[in-house]
Amino acid sequence: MTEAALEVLADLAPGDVRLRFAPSPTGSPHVGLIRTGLFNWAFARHFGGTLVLRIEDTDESRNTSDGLTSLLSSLRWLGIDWDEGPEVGGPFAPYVQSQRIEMYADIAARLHDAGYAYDCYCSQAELDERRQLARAEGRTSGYDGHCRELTDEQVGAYQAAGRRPVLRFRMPDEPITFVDLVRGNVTFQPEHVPDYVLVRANGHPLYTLVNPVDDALMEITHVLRGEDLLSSTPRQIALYGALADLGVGKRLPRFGHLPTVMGEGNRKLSKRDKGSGLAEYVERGFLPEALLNYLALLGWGIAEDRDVFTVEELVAAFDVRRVNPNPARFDLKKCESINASHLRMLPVDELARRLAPYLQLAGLLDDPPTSHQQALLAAAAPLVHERMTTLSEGVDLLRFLFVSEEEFELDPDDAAKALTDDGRAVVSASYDALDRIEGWDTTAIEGALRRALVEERGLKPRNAFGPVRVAVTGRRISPPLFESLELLGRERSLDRLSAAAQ
RNA sequence: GGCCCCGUUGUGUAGUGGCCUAGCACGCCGCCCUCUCAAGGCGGUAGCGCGGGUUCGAAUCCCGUCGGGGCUACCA
Repeated sequence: MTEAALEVLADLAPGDVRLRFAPSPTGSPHVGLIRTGLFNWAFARHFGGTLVLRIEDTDESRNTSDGLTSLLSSLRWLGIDWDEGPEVGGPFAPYVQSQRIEMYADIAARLHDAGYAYDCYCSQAELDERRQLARAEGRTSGYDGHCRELTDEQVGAYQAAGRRPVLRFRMPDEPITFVDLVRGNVTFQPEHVPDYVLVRANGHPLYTLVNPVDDALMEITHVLRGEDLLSSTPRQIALYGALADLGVGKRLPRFGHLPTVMGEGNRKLSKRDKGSGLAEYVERGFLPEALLNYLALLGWGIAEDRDVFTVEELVAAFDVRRVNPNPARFDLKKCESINASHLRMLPVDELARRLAPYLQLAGLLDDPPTSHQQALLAAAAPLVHERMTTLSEGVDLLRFLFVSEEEFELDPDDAAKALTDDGRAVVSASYDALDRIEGWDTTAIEGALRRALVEERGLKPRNAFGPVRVAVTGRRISPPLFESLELLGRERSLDRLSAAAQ
């Protein structure tokens, strides 16, 4: 155990560490959200602690019915697992906030009765007006404490007027300082953290209540979340104090605010930015471990001279205190490069296994594959191993091998460029040369083509094989030609050559 | 407006007073290799926001300033 780890742990035993990942079920997650989930996961796994998955769905308007399913399957795809939460249960169930409404109502009532929170009858219009005034005078523009000490007559008057109150938390009148795990000491003065709403007038609890309450109830020890939540931390700490008085919660969690993931320009990465949604990565055939690797690089690094690492290495080395507080810009190019590196790290048989579902999706492989397809894939995988950055590119490279002859077609653009009159003559000569050879292996094929095209026709190697490549693979970019021909087989190769020579 | 956070090449970072004429990776450019595309090898490009201090010496410490972001909701 390093000194740094002990500092982070405070007086906890490593295994007692409890973290949570608390997304809203809005569907396929955003990479910024995943980065947050990843850091919490890595932290928990590093210490052998517990990761809680909690679903924050108290804002009905932005949750979709299948959002939860999609979210959970995304996490599973990534390999981010949880010890307590939906589908696995746990001692603090339920883990979906919409199923915990009575608990919040109970705690809200107790907060109110104990004087930690009060009814506020201010109307939206009154609030707006006073806020504008405060702003004009250079004061904090939050709530001004108007309803803090209402008399019975005042309350009666408001109620008679038909007003329904919100429940507002009474902030203590003293500075709040905390040690942020990534930023160090942060202090807020009381006049800058106004009383805030816990429960809406319609009785619905807000994030401001529900999030700290669940953290307390679920005995969370460390909260790692986005920087955008930094300024709400003093409010939560104050609420935690009140909760502790009520006997809810054992200890104040330690907080760490992760740098914002930036998109184009000076904005936070949003759904509109390309590369922001996980679904895209799944479709394009990124490796989950590569995506996790890249996302970890957004604010963290394993070593100064290395940026490709496995998930196991990430877990072993992860240290929140080494997280950089600077906002990090999401760079798809770098992400692709990391993915390509991971692809190359895969043993070829594993590469073939990962490629299979993508080939099946493209209709090129049976499910399950025939033994012939299996063998073909095993033989072809080494040819594309170093030629792709994503698995879907592998599909494009291998299509010519798996496609049926009826469905095989030439890329129109590539055909127009390569199969000119001269090009067709080259294809025709290739046909003749290959038709005559005895065996059908890479060496024989290469020998025959070099003799026919380079030696006899005097073509430069660079130019000689282009038309043949297009005729046989349908594209100007392909795996190595001679190996491709061998795998395609004599009959199919010659058929394609003769078709293209016409 | 107020408060809080942040500021090293295009991007992500290393750097915690001398090892920094600032390292690494991605990108970009060029060359080599080469049946295409990659991969690989070699080389190049570009940075400490600015201004003052402190010090023999500052990317590193202090002050100021500028810039960016977040919050300032009956969103989260």
